[in-house]
Amino acid sequence: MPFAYLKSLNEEQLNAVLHEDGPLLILAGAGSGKTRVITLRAVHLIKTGKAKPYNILGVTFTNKAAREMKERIKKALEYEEGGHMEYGSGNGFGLPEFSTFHSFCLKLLRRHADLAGYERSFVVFDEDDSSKVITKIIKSLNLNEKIITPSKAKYFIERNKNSFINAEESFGTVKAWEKDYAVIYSEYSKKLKESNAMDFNDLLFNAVKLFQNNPQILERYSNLYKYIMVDEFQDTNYIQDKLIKLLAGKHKNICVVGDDDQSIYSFRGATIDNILSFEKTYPGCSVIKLERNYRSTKNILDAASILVRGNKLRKDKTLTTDKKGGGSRITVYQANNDYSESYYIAKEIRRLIREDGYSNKDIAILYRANSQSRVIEDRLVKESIRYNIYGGLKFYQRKEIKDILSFLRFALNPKDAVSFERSIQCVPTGAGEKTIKNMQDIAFKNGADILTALKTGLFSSIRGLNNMQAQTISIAPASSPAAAPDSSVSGIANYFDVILKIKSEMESVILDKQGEMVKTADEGAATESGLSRDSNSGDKLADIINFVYKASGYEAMLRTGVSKANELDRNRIENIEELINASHDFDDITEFLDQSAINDTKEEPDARDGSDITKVSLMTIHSAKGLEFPVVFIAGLEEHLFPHIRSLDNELSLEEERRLCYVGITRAKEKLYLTWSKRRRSGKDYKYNMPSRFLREIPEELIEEIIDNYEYY
DNA sequence: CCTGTCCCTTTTTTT
DNA sequence: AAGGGACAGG
Repeated sequence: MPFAYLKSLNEEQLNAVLHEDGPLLILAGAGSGKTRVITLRAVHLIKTGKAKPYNILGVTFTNKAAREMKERIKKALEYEEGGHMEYGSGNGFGLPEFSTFHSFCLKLLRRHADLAGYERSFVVFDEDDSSKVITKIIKSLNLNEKIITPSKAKYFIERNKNSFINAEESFGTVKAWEKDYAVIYSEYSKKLKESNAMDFNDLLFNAVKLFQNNPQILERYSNLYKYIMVDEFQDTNYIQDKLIKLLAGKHKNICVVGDDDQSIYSFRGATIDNILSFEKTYPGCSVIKLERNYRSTKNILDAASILVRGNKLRKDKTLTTDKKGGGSRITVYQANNDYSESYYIAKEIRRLIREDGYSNKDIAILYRANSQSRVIEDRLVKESIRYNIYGGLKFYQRKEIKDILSFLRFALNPKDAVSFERSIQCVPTGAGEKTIKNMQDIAFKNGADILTALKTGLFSSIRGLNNMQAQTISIAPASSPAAAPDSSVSGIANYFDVILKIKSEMESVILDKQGEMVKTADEGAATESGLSRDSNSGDKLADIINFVYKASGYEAMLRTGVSKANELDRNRIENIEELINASHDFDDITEFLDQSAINDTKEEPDARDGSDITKVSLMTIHSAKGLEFPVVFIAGLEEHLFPHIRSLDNELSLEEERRLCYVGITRAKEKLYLTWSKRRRSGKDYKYNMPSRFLREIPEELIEEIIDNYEYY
């Protein structure tokens, strides 16, 4: 066989990799090597000359998965080249596009913002931004806030957008008692449009709309992406499926990989129907089942299989393993309280490293809810076990980071009301709710955005702006101490001065960029990431951020806090310094802000410290999907936590919890620990819990139980 | 009209 | 814990 990488595959995997044209459905059980199949299929298409790298589009759910796939493809191509770097030389030219649905759509919409009906400087609102808008709308509509909550409204909007139903259409489909939500949806859409902003769901929605309204654009992209692969297909929702159908409609070279047992995102609108109807959508499609598990020991696999068999709504299937012997039993540990549980986990990790030869990176601690991490973290710190926490409050969601970035966002897109309000209020400027409203009203009446209104003197009646004069503060390099705000200038005047200053700085950088883009933007995504590397804009972005930090008075504000021995402010200072650091890696401001909205930067801290000290991984089971570890702890196996209390009222969500547990268990290769605690602190007091039903569903003979009566705190 | 402070609720999972 | 609401002070 001419291609060495094919040798390591079993028959089914090989069939999948060798599949060329036409639709292909791969039903891949946990640990059956689907990532290898996807990546090698891409490699094979390239090596056989069926496709150029840029003809392949891979869609995944997390940035982490996308990164990993790209990395693997790069390695495989390099390996095949015998060390030559024709592919994957780091500039993106030689590698297929692998991205999440959201980042793919965002790139697409940036390129065709005008056709999508947005200005090219549009921003992406994250959950937090959206919530703010929704809360305000509910207030302004004088709705009963006890009944109509922002989270319900958000859910309504999301549900509709995921079903490709816009605000007007939603009036037609709502039930009578949901009428208010449709009104909110409508106001919300208006508000976002006025802000030249899209939320996460809009990214999908507008991409689909773009393709539907512009057949020539769709044509172009389906010609470009001749081969499309979708990972975790069981977790796609209606609109994601629709996007893929549009792109693949012409050539039908669509390969999807999924496992109904690992469907854990129905709360986000994911529907298993997409897998079930795949064969109907693409008659005569090939179906390949991967049922051999290469990951886990027999004990672990049996526990998982038997557990998930408790679900009624599933296609029956059996995962088999060739592993000899059962492996060690699954440890079920019962603690008196959550501190004891963490104590045990930390102690056991130390033992695993000391006696069993594992290292930190081999070990993961998984849990149902992010709130569980705190107690565990505290214990790991005390035991000096290095760890990396994934998910939870992400770096770019932190208040101080969002505060600083809101200056850049507003300066680039002066229609962005959320960033305007945020930036002007995060430091005491003397402008409060009334003043802001006042400015917005003036601007609105004159059909101008805030900055235009400011520049044309419309704000002369605003206190603090009546005698605003040109300032002389300038943007100094990040390394030198930039000017703090001049106390003789009003807070609000200083604020606008900072905004205008960074606006002109940023625009000059972006203009340079667009000049480059015109040269290269011909046909195709091949040029996509290739053009931004060698720019001479250098550390401009870091300088700008540093300038905002200093000149807005944000730093001064935090440092006063620190003098009061405020640990939180100290952390915030560190985080902003880290932000400035991270910004050195970017010279495209839009790209930087885009990734701050939709990319997790989970991986970054580790990569940057450059050391080879490895760390234990902490994350929710949701974020662990697609990963594997030699040793896995799943903490908090209690009724009301896992399965979660909010899933107990209906069979569907209970089954999803069980699948989630299945996903958690199948992350483990060699050793699995399931821990639970009789008492768990929740807020001020303790809650008493029963062991999770999932523990009972695992056969006793696979388990070794430890009951610990010690109380640690 | 803005800002600081005290007290109150809330915390499933994610791009 | 930490963000939001209520209230007092400036």
